[in-house]
Amino acid sequence: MSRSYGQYCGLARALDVVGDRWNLLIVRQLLIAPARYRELLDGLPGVATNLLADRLRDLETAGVVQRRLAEKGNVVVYALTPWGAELREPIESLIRWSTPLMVRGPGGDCFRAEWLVVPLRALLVGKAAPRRSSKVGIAVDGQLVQVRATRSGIEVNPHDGGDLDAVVRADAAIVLGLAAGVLALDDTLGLVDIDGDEAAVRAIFNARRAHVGGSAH
Amino acid sequence: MSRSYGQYCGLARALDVVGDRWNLLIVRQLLIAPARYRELLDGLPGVATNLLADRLRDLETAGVVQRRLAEKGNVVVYALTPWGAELREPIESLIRWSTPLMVRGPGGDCFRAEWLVVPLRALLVGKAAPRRSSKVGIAVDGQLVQVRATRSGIEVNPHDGGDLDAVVRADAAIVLGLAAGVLALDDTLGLVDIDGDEAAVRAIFNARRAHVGGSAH
DNA sequence: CCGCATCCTCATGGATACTG
DNA sequence: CAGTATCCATGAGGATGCGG
Repeated sequence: MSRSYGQYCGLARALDVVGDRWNLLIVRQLLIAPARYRELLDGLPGVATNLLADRLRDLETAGVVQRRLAEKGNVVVYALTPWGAELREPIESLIRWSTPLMVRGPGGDCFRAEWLVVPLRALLVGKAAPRRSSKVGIAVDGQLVQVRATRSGIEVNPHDGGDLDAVVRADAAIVLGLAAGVLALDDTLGLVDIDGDEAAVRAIFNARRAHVGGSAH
Repeated sequence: MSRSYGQYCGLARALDVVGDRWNLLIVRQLLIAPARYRELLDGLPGVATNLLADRLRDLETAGVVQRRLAEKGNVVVYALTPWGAELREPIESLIRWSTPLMVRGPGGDCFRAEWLVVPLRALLVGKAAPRRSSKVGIAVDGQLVQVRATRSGIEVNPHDGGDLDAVVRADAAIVLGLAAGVLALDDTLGLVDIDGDEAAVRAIFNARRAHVGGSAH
């Protein structure tokens, strides 16, 4: 654990816990899904093995992460505690703030489709459920993320290997633009490739935000 | 600037900009109010002078901070750019997340009343304006923060030296509890000391959140 | 004084090799 | 596979210097 700021301030205390290098990215990975040590290493290109082990220990002591034994075998799986999962809000907030940094595209940075899970959840979850259930894959760089729409809502997860009603192939920026509603499917001819049930894809990207409150003012 | 994560991910890109040690705390200080170099040093106990200079340069290059020349004299004042000011949301989010870390009290950590400005704004701004205008001081550890209530809303700022209709003296945790509405003034006998217009104080802490949307569902 | 720049020391991070 | 151990590079923290 790095040096404390020693300030009685919410932000400083929060950063005492999650401010160290890699910490929030580890939380991002666990927000995507609970994972084993090796999966974390893969999802966090650039992290050193000793650092990952250190950080996981720190986060566990702090109460952000918990080691669990998976049902199958006695393998260790890392997951967020309920309090750790509440970091979803600050993280989504930072992701929204970073939009100007993302629009210029990947440049030389590496990319994993699973990283789309967090922003896609922020954009799609809470939207009105489509009439028909469907399971749509989003393929970026040959990697798959799945969006499952049921009567009870929309879920976004890494692909679990099951059958898909449709597969959309596009660049990361396009996918985010479609999910955010700043791009319409019909305006992306040639940039987006759809296999399978196109209606299911349209249902997801055209879903309106579920009506929760009344109209403003 | 420290090493980039090299990941095409909103969170990673955001942290490339504000993830370095001290960066978000500098933004916190500038969120409280634009400040001169020396004021930043005072508001960030523990920071080394060279680090502060380095970070200010980095943040300026990144477009988060801007150096400005104050009207009076040709003194340099640091302030947030519009994009930098949008960090208010992730920061408030982290402050909310840190609540479990704050309830145990200051311990050995140092404290400055001005640090209350950001959380108090999050809790009070947007609340319904009281009928009468007033300017109330909140004194913690002998340092003053002011809350100004007008017809157009509630403002929270470091004390500007002007006259106050009332002064509330209490511990930081109590102040936050009152503002959050988890403590009622009447339940804090002996913990809170009010001088002056007590009604003005009650008006602020009892203000209900302004009605914006309709009822849920 | 204010606003930094320099210098020095030690803690932290990063890369890789290695072990149960 | 799931980490430790090791070594080197970098960054943080503290003191001090220095021009305006």
